[in-house]
Amino acid sequence: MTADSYRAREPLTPELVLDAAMAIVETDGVEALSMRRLAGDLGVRTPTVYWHVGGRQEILDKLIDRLMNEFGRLRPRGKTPAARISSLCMALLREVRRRPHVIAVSRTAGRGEAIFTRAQEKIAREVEAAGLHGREAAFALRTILFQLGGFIVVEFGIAADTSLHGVNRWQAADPELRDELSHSIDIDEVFRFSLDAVLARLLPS
Amino acid sequence: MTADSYRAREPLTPELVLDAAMAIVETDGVEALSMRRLAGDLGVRTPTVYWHVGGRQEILDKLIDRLMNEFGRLRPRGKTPAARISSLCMALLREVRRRPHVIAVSRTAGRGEAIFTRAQEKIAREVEAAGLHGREAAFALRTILFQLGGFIVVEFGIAADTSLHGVNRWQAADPELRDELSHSIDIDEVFRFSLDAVLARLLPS
DNA sequence: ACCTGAACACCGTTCAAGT
DNA sequence: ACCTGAACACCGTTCAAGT
Repeated sequence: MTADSYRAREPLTPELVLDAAMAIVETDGVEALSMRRLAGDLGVRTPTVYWHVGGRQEILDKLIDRLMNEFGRLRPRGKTPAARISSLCMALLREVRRRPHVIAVSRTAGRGEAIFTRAQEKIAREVEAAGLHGREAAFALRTILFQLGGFIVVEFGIAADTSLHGVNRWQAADPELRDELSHSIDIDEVFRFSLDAVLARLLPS
Repeated sequence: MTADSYRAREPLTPELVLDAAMAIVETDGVEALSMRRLAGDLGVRTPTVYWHVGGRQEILDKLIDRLMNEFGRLRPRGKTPAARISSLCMALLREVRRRPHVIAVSRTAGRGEAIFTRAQEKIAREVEAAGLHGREAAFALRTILFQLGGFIVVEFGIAADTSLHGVNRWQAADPELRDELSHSIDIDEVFRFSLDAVLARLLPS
């Protein structure tokens, strides 16, 4: 009834497999998602997982599709298009911080852009509302997405390391600068500053 | 004399091991760098590699140290600090493009910031030459590094995908915008524009 | 000092075979 | 339709043993 109840229960579904996969990723990270571990958590052998959803790559792809949709509920706030774009970016940033494993998953799956697919369209609408069209609008949209994507990826891939926080490996000319660099910094301030500077130049006042 | 000459030659050195590792990474990518493949290329068995340099992680770390130094020869050009910073960033970008495997290696090794360790100090000098000190200088340096790092990582991790080039997954409100987005774009233009906008706000005129 | 054989504990994936 | 056993071809790493 305990261990043997595996065989007695309902057949697996792709949804159950993906639930288990997501649970592994959330608790132990993408690197812990192996076919044997996943099958084990489901009380089944690896070929069964292949039968229901497919290999590791397919599972990662479907996890991303799931995660992507959770980033779809963002709504812009503010009066000016710049403010609304800014709010969209900050909201996306907050969402990514709440679910840091999303980035690891999308990188492993080779779909680093997945996070943006939902935001893209909404930002495009704001860019057009600001009065940009055609090539100008495309350029603005791209610049904003590079800004957002770059910031997220750097924050999660590099900022965790020592070198942007502590600069112990080189001596700054100015001891005062050196001292400031050893403190940690308000990362959001850097992002907001950059985004503002870029938006001010992109959008007509 | 042919196959058996392996045993007849000089003992291995860490340098030779790293040369072979670098060759694998350059031709077939980081994912092709396995201990067995590396040992095989050297005509030796895996424990020998461990004896000379260590495990995979150690090898990757030492490869990064090597690559890092190749990014040290950059010299700033231009009259104003802004121009000199801009030239440093563009030079670094060119270097990374010439050696795209550097990014893959530094990511695999979990040292995404490695590319910047050399540029950091030089940019700091320019920031101070522009008249910034203490906290202001630290903020400017960080903002510039985020800009540079983000751009590089996005270009290599995301721009290769379809979604920033082709936007086939959603319909833009404006068909003209949609058309523009399906064209590929001058990526450098996006970077230069963003960097200029940020520098203009960071540095005193 | 330098190198090997052999093993341990893992991977992703496939396929014939069972019910 | 759904699941297993068993295998294939890989991994990184360790360790006793050889010369």
